[in-house]
Amino acid sequence: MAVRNRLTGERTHVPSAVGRRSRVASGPHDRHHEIIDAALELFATIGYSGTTMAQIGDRLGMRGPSLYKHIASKQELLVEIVTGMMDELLRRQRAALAEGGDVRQRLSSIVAVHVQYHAEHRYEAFVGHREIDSLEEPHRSHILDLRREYESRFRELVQEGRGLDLFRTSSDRWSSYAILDMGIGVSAWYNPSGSVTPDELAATYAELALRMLGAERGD
Amino acid sequence: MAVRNRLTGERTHVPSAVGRRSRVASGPHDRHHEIIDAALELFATIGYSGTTMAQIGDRLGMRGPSLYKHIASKQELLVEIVTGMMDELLRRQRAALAEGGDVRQRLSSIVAVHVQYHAEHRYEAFVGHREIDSLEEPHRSHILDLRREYESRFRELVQEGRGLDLFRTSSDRWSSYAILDMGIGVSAWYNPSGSVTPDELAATYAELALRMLGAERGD
DNA sequence: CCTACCGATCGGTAGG
DNA sequence: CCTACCGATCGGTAGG
Repeated sequence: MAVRNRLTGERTHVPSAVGRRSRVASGPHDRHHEIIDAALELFATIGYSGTTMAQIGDRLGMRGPSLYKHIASKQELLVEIVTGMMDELLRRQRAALAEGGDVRQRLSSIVAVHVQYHAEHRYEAFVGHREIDSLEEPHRSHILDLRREYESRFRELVQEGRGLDLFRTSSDRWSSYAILDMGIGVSAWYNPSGSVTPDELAATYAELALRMLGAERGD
Repeated sequence: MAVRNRLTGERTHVPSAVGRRSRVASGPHDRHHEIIDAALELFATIGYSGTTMAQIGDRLGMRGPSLYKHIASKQELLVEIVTGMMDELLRRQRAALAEGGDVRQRLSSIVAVHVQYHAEHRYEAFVGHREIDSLEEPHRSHILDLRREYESRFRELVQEGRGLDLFRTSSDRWSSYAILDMGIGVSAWYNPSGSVTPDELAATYAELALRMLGAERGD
């Protein structure tokens, strides 16, 4: 699908994760997953309320009403995308923290995981951040709770590092917001056809974050 | 109007820039400006396509169709908001660069101006970044051109500083994107009722940016 | 998987 | 500034 790079304005053709309109040689279709995938790209490029069921169906070679044999509602698609994104982010963050190390290493790890996800899954991340207010209750409140939990880890580690005199920064709060937001921004401009891989970018950003906090690499 | 802080989930009451529904003691209304102001808050909180003309009218105590005595279309409202935002950002950036100084001072200045605007005018900034794809041509292309110009200044200064060995960073590109995005993020969480002023936050972020680039304060 | 169609909503116009 | 209303579009249902 054609997507525009935020900074260059260039349009890039990005293949879908699943074969589109390939009714043959695909075995038993996971229609539900295909629908989610098509909806994801449309939500990311033209927004949730800007996307019609007919457009989603068109991606799979069917009419809008036919989608309802596989899904319950348009809202369900958004809920699955956003909860899937937050669950995966939290899962990766917990795994990173479980590896231990000193506070610089742990902070570096959760920054890297944060950035890597936002590059690898830029559509999920973009939609997950942008369309939260399109979620109906109680889903919206649930996601906001999960996000607060996710974001608090950054601030906690900055505070911990400052308590140990390993970081020198004027404010735990603003610097943790800055680190979070620069990672979120990646989902708006990352180009998978470009020369940098998600894990290279993750390493670069982890270094930028540590330097911003006034720490050198923790190893 | 009730707005939600991205990180805390708290709702804050924010007075509009112009007196709402105050038909008396307001002198000759600038209806056009009042409509823009009401539309801005609605676009920021529920999105451009999620906002109806009836809702905008309701903010001013009138019906949707009555708005068309003062404006041409809903699209016109968005165009004015977004072009006004980009023009002001570029104006402030040029003024900052015109003050001169070494590359550290100039970079610090454009970061401060960037962050200050995104805190002071968080709604304009938020809408300006989020709703670009809601703009019809040729407005969208025009805004993208202006944004490219605005963003290129950051990268140019990072390159210049690195050429002079004043900055040490692995990539001009990623670090300038990081600086830009952490400033843009401010518009999503800044709370004018909070304890930090836009210019304090601007100074803090300028320091974070310089430290991220491996430079100490340039003065 | 389809067509036909519903109820609701929207931006905008007509004509005061 | 209003009401009445238009043409179009939308998510979703009925009934094959």
